[in-house]
Amino acid sequence: MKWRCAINPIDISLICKSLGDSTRLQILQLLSEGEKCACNILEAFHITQPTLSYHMKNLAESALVNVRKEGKWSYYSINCETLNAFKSFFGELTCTYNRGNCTCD
Amino acid sequence: MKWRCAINPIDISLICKSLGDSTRLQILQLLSEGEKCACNILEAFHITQPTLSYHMKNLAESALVNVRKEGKWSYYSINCETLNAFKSFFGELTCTYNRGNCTCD
DNA sequence: ATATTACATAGATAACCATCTATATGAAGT
DNA sequence: ACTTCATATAGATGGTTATCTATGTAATAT
Repeated sequence: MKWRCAINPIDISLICKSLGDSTRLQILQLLSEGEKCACNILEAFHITQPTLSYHMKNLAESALVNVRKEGKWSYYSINCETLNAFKSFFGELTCTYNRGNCTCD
Repeated sequence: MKWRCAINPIDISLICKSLGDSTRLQILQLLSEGEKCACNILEAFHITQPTLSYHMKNLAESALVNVRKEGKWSYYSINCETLNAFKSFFGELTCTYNRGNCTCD
């Protein structure tokens, strides 16, 4: 299935900025296994709980992850729509080999 | 063709950081048309020449673009290998729907 | 009611980033 | 040689970011 790219470069760059931190990228990679609660994510990294909270807020704000609250736990999962839009944006980016000629002067 | 992901999250996050600036992402989008010289790229944005130089250096350092010097001109193009590695990394990221159960306490 | 557990917020800080102006470098043209 | 043009570098600056400690909040358990 071919996706139509409904998302603009500004939005995509916001997602990239979010994933430009290696901790957040690795969190996303972890969530690729499925939904996880915050304290289980925390165990996988050498950061404090407030720092994780900060990162999860960032990921949620860039719509990369969904949050589900249940009692005292917060569950996080990848937002498929955003991930797919992100993939489709780059799917449309290709490297072409034509030689450019400079029109300066 | 399925790609084997030979690149780690740290490298990918460096690429993301580079594309986390909307100017740089749009430059990449422009280069998707093919190779361009610096001064032609400059015309497409409302930034000064030193700022463009800074961005191109950043993109080159994260191996997202190739540089080719010819006389007084610098030609830039997308680095296919990096772009493909980047795509393949996210290709392996999927959103799964299983409910996590929290193992804290 | 009190304690515990999970998570969020506030405030501080040091490092980093995008941008500018001014200047340097280096190639090509006269 | 001198000028012009394309690009790079230096230095300054204001804004942003990732991280911490300390504290708050809200749910559950005793």
